[in-house]
Amino acid sequence: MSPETSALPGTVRPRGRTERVRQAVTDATRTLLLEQGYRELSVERVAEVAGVAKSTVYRRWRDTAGLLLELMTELSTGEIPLVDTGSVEEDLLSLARGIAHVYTETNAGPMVLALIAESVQNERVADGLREFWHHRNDRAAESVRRAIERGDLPADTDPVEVIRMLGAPFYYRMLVTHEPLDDDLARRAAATALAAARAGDLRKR
Amino acid sequence: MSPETSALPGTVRPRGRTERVRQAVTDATRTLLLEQGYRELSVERVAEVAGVAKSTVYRRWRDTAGLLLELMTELSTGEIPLVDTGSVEEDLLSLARGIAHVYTETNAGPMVLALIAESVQNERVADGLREFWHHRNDRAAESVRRAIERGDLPADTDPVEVIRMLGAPFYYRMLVTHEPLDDDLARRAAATALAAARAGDLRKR
DNA sequence: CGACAAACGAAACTCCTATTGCATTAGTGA
DNA sequence: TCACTAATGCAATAGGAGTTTCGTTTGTCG
Repeated sequence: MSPETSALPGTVRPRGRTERVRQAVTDATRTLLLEQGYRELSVERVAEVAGVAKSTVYRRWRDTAGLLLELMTELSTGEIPLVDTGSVEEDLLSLARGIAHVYTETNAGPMVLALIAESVQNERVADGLREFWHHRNDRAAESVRRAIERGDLPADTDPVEVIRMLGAPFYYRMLVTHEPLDDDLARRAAATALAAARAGDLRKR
Repeated sequence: MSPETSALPGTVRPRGRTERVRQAVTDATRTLLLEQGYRELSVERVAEVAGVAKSTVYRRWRDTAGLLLELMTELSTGEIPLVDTGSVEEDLLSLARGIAHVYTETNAGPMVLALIAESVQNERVADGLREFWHHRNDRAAESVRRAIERGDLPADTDPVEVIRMLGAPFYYRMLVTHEPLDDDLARRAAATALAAARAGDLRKR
């Protein structure tokens, strides 16, 4: 029998030229996405800007969705700073402002929008995103867990659910109403999630 | 001088064959969207299924975004039922359950997802959607306005903002985490928006 | 009923996307 | 340093999306 599936390109010799190509392609993807927008993103353009044969890009990333997934690594590194002020109220407000900041002042906005739009059509991207959010929200939930331990919130509060409630309004604005993310929203989102948690509406089920 | 812009096809003779074509095309669009998904939606396929020349579809709808916009009319008619129970709590819970229902049990789910994904890339669709949500949320805010009049909520509460806070978690799940919309979510979303309003966190700015 | 033109249908054509086969380059281990 | 082959580059190809032209059908009005 012949080997069922040969190793994916870029996995056997991950250094040297292979790595240079990877860098050039991700750089080109990011550049095009930010300058031209998601709509103009195509494998051909990326290959052209990267100075790489398009067949190479097709082989290693398959399509634009694969290119976007590669960019998620960057999003993971550029995390939103998590603080520990000793007060849930301030922790959550800081988090909300961090979210507003990262989506308005950094490259994350267009990238995340493109990824979400793609995830509607593409299961691979949807899975990748789900995992990404889960990790991120779980880390952010730490401040809620501390608050519960301090007795500032009901003992059976679901920490991650609080974070999700806090985050939801941002994505609502970005995707549904296409409104700007201002500090007003950050304060409302943080206050809303906190009010719900305090009222006992975000308990574990 | 020649006429700046001639009337769009389908506007001068809106009856007879023109109307039959419109019906066939919207039917085909809906069918393809629901059966094959947004990814498989193309002008060519729609024209084929509708039994219409593709040049006709391109002329009148321009692209798939135009086809999707046509479907928004259907969404407007299939409104979420608004109740008046005399209690904000019950009104909002009923609304939240209505949202969960319409997106899980009807055709609205795939349609709205496709529209939102498209709106990321397409200004026309984004504008159409924004108007659509504004109208919908404004109508739903009626129950909040009644609650304010009764003195059940702070006088300067922003009624529409309450509705938006209530709706946000649904779109968060559909678009960001791709989780199902269950009754648990409906209860949490309604309770969260209400708790925030009562706490005075959703006042007009 | 008859004339006018709106709207549609059919087909050719261009452009872009995606796939494939083969030659070439360059990591990698002996 | 040399042999091996992973990975890339190049070019040809196929297929779909979008545009344009022109002839035909058919609402609409007098």
